[in-house]
Amino acid sequence: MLTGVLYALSDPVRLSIVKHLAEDGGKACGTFCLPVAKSTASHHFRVLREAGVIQMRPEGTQYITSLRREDLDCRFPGLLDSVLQASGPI
Amino acid sequence: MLTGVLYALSDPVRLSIVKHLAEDGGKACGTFCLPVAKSTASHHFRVLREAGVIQMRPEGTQYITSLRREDLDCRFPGLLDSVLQASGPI
DNA sequence: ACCAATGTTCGTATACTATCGAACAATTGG
DNA sequence: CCAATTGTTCGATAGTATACGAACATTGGT
Repeated sequence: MLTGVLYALSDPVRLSIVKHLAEDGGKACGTFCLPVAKSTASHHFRVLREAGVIQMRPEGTQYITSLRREDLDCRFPGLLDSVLQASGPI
Repeated sequence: MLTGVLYALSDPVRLSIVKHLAEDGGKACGTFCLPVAKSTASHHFRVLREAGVIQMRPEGTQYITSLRREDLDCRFPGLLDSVLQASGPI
């Protein structure tokens, strides 16, 4: 759902996650240096995942997180790019 | 703020308002046939206005509402267009 | 087997959002 | 001046979001 994606991207913490992923590709959850507790971070990752913005695959004790760029570009062409461009550098 | 715009657009009622405005240009608040009470509609118009998505100018007893397309396209190039395209027809 | 590392889940507290109806303000028209 | 129209504001309420710490599960290494 479009509104779900927009909502997921409307939180500063989650937008920061997406920006880092757009820059760096796949990363483990713990490598984001987020200004919240890890339980809160886990919540934000879930919101992004359930909105279809990211995917997470387990690898050892950690989860490698990555953007679902192709899916997003297919469902909502240009949206992610414009958001990333508008959000500026990290 | 980008997150403010994304948040404003993440509500179905508000997105519907924006879609109608993109289609029809300036309209009075009462002409949107929204599925909420007018006090609630007024709240949604305010959220959109404060996020910089729309502008409202008084004209008689009503407010003519319109998209701030140029401002948005300048601040967040491509964003509104991709959202409108992704949101489909009214 | 045990311990450390990584996230998730749970319970909870706080804050914000969407919603409504009622009351109010401003303007237009009779 | 009075009434109708249009939208805002206020107060209340129910639901949802964000945040945290504590406890738990899973995996990998010692």
